[in-house]
Amino acid sequence: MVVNIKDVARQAGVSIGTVSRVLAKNETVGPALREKVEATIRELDFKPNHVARGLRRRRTDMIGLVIPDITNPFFAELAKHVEAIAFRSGLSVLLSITNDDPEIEVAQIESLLKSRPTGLIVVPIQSGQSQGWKGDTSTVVVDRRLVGHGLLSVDHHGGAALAADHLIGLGHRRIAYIAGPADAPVSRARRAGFVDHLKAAGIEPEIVEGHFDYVSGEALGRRLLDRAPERRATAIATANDQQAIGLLRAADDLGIKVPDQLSVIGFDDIPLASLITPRLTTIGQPVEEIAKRAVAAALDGSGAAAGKDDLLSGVLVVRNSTAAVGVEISA
Amino acid sequence: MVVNIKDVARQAGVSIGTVSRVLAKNETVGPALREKVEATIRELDFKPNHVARGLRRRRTDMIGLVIPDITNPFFAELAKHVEAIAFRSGLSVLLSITNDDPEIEVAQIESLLKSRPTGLIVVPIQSGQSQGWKGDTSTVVVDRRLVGHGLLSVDHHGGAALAADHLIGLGHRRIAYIAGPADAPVSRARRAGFVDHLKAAGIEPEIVEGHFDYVSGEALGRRLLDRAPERRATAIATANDQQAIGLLRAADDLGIKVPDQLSVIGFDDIPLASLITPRLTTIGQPVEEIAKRAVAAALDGSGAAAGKDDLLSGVLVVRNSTAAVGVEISA
DNA sequence: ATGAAAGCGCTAACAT
DNA sequence: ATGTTAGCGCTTTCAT
Repeated sequence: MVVNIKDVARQAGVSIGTVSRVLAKNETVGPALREKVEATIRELDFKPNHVARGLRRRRTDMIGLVIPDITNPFFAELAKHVEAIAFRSGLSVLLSITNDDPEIEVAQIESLLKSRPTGLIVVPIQSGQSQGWKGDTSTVVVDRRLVGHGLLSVDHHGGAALAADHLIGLGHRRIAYIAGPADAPVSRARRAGFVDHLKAAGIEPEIVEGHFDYVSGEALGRRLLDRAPERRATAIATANDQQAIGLLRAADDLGIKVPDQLSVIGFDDIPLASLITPRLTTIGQPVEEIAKRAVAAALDGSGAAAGKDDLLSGVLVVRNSTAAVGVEISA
Repeated sequence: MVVNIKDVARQAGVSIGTVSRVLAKNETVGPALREKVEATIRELDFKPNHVARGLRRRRTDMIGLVIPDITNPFFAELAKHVEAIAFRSGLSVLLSITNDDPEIEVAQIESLLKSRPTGLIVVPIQSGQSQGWKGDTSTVVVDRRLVGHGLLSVDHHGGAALAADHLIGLGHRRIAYIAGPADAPVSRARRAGFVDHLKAAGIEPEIVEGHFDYVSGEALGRRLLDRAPERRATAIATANDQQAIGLLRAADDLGIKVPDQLSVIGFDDIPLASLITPRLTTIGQPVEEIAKRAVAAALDGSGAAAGKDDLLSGVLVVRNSTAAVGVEISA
């Protein structure tokens, strides 16, 4: 039998109201009673029922986290920080994975809402019309734009421009770009940031499009690279690090040396980026800061949850997968 | 204002009991009323409050998932499948990350229990004494042993023996092993499976110990490899794929060719294993099957949740990071 | 087959 | 400062 607040009250010889106040910590309970109650709680090993509390307070101490793919290291990192911060704030995390399926996304969010979470952190798949979810669950949209909502995210456009700058600065002129799925706003933002910057410098990149994963990067990379050296790009940027890693694999399979014959730059700076061979040049995201702001906004409805955009700068991390174009000639 | 079951009842001209029965789907409600109620539900966009339902039923439609590290691809994969299966069963997933900290683990589980989940899936850090959690939350322990519980897991011991067999069969005799943290049961099981098998073949491996991550694999790899060729192992097995990938990196830094001069075999078969260079030979885990059984056991208290062990076989996946020892000589 | 009513375990308003 | 009490929104007997 699970003990409840009534058992504690009876055992301690106080009213359940007093026990509740001790639980809430902030109320005015005399020191004597407080200690008595606390002792009884320990003695009976009483665990407050959050479900009952949630019903009464009309919201639970949970935040819903909706992400497309937990096996994507960037989202895993985000989830990790969100969970840690939430836990420290006494919140639980309800995890939903949409698997990049818009219908599942809608169903998942509807399902989450039934548990009356305090807040929702969602990385949406599509920028489609905002679901009209309940006013008392503040929603903060992260990483990808959802119309009608503020966006908390790294500055995809600016970050991609950083990548373009880096490549141009290295002397590359034949440049290709592996984009993410066209229906994802994040793909469009990164692509636009990269391509616009290149065009401004008079360079017209070859663009291919795929998913945000290793496999896609490898396949697309092969398509871009499997041709005569003078007809292929000397530098390729990708929409995320996983594509870049797949691309590295394709290059290796084709005997193309990185960075001597090909420069590669990714986006995200996942942990693996610094560990593969060659270490990947990429655009780093301030994930922990994003997580921190996301939880805060989900809790109090401020920031991005209040409709304001909150864009953080990405940072160029130069490693060994990019080099000046001249190296090719000297090789 | 959020609509509740009372609003629906009033609007449909029935009792709340009838609405509840329609919601439960399985009750005996006349077709006429049923349709009327369903229409009203749609009309008012009624979303049943799971918190109230949970209070009344004394448990919620949630399962708690407790894992050490979501950025570990194996756990990410596990979480992904658990979430997908749970969602299909109408359950939500409460995610807890223990970050390999025993104190956090205990606190997380206590916290989860306050939400009265139907079941708990936990990948424990330490084999320490079983927490006496509530009888009405069935707990299934996955991947790592917790005394007093059944274990649902790949057969770590047998899988590691497979790896040892593979290396021996390739003719290797100077073999090293990078183990996981000694306090993790999974480390001990894999290590024992590998080492015992080797000893039975008269081979005494050199063993080093570290964490289950890239960084540790790289550092330990360097320690093992940074010596004269005739004094170092011709094959190294690791306790997981991430260590193996770190090891590959160390080998590459030292100019040691894999698999020509060194064979490397991992454990887990994470997605990345088939994408790095060289593609990693490893022991594959039936993650999805584990997830399926974990959710089933968490729901009905059967299988591993009933105290029975449920060990699934791992499978040797041969790729390009292992080769016969003779190759070295011919090189 | 349907309605009425009693809680589930808590919080918060209202008394004292 | 502490006790009493009315619900939160459902599910589930128990009547009818």
